Amino acid sequence: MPCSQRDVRMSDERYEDNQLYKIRHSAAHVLAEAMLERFPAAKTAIGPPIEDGFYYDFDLPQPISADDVKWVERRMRKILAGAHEFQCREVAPDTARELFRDQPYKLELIDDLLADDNAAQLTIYTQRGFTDLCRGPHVASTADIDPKAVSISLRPPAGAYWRGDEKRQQLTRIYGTAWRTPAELAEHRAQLAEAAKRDHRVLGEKLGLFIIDSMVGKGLPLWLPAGATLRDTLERWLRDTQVERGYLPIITPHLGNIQLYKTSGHYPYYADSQYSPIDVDGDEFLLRPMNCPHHCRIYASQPRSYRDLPLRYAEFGAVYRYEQSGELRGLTRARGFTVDDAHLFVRPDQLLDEFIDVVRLIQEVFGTLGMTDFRARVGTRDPASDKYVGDADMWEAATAAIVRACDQLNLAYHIEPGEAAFYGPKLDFIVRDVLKREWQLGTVQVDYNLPHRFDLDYVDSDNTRKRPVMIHRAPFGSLERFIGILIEHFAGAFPPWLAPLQAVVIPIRESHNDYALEVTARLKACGMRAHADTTDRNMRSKIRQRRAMLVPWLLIVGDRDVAARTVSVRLRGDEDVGALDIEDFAAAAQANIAAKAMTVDF
RNA sequence: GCCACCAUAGCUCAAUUGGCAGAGCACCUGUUUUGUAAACAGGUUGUUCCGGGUUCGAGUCCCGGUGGUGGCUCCA
Repeated sequence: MPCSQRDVRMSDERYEDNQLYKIRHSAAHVLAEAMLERFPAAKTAIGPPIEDGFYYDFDLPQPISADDVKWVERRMRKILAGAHEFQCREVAPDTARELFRDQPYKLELIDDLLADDNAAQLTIYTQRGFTDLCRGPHVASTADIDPKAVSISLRPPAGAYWRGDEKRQQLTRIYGTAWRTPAELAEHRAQLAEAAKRDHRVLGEKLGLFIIDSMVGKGLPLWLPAGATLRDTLERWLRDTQVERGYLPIITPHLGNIQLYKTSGHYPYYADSQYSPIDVDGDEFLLRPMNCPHHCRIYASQPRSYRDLPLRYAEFGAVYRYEQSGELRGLTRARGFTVDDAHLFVRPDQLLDEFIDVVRLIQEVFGTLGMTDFRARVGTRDPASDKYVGDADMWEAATAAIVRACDQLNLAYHIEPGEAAFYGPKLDFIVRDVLKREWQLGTVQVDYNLPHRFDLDYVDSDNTRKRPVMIHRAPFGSLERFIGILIEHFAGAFPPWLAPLQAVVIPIRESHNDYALEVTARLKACGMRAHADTTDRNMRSKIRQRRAMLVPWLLIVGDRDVAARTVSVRLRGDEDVGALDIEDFAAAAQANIAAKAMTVDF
């Protein structure tokens, strides 16, 4: 297997073999033990280790209170302070059923395990008086866990469905975290605090970027001037970059006749995420959940020659999808959002080159923004399944094109069979944010299905009609989600080229207002987003306020600056650069912006 | 949608066992004209999320709704 096909995550020690995994898994058992002391009638479900801790699901006789959590946490610490061995035992199914006769969830698990593995033996682990059905592994004894490195009060109790099925029993999930040392726990706490400070919903309000208004509706962000400026800057950048690469702009409406979606197959199969049809003079229209059908109709609007291809249609297309209200979250999960969409209609022989160019574009986008912590996932079809459309040769060719493209680009990726869309294989870019959550952003999908459903064709050199292949791609994924993540990525301190306001000129006295306006006009003339703060407040309070708004350059002007035609430059990082000639500053700032520099300098 | 928690001025928050709704910031007016993280004084600001109930009396207790937060499921 070529090196690039290795799953990058597999290069690390397997989590299951890790001491931390055993600590967390064992802590989950101790949690269950303490919970059963507090709630003897509780039924236990499952309690696995997760990325930064563990959880355990319980079916409780009554709601759990904050006091209960405190009690259980103290009890856990007390148990962990002792040296209680984790004893593993293999038991026959009947013995297991007898042991867990009062635990219906465990009995269900036993039946499923036996059905899946056909195993005659099950393993159980016992510490002190508590026994759990478990595959292990565990630490040898509770002495291996530092009670001061364990906490369950960091995250509030939450609801979770048994086996993730919303039709089944809702359980109470207690989250915990456990580390090797108290110092690691403290570091984890600090990271959570830092993540909370960066929350894009909080920064979005503080920086005046966007609001979500209850009268307008949940999940429908309103972009304020500063946020709209940021978004417009990103859009212009991507639009220009795309035009350089031969993309063609198109603009299509947010509604479409339901026939469009019946033809594409999105209706009724995507009905769960669509809004109800709108009656227009007896015809049904949908608020569009995706842009592809509109784009297909533009392709179909005239005869196409092989010479016309590839055709790359790009649009920042607003779409609307129904999301359950509990799932909405600021900009990262909205009901109305804008996809930086494009659909490339290509000949089969152009697929590889076009795919490579798309991936290069996405790499350029992420690289420019300094978002380097990402991985790529190739979703291929599950050969055992018949849910896919298109013949095997097409899939083979498309998958090979994606893999070849990744190899040629030296892109670290891993392959996940069964992750393809039903209409073709895809490549997703998954970015990690400061919370260490992974977000699927950019996506590239190869599609043989829509060209077929819309009966798209072109006349080839041999004068026969051929079917084009479609590439769907969106480097940002959606502008809303992407900007939400950017806000957290930069903690609101955007690089100057993205900053809604790049420079604020602060006059020391009212008599310097005219000069401040003159400096501002000079900066605006070279395309900068500059503002003169001539309000009737003193200089220090203006500095304080603009500093809080994370403005990259503060330009203080007083008598000395008026006389020497300079500005006294203070950088966002609080560095006082001193007086610079206006022209020198303007040239340096322009160069910083043109280079899309990640840092504020002069 | 479901489970839990929360909702007081534009913002951050206070208000003892149920007993006159407050502070800081912001905003307005006046004074001040300041060289790098909050000048001074005065003033305005409330359907305590909405609707009902209990009570002599509800921000506080109860019921219902709305909105938010953390999860579950899903996802750009």
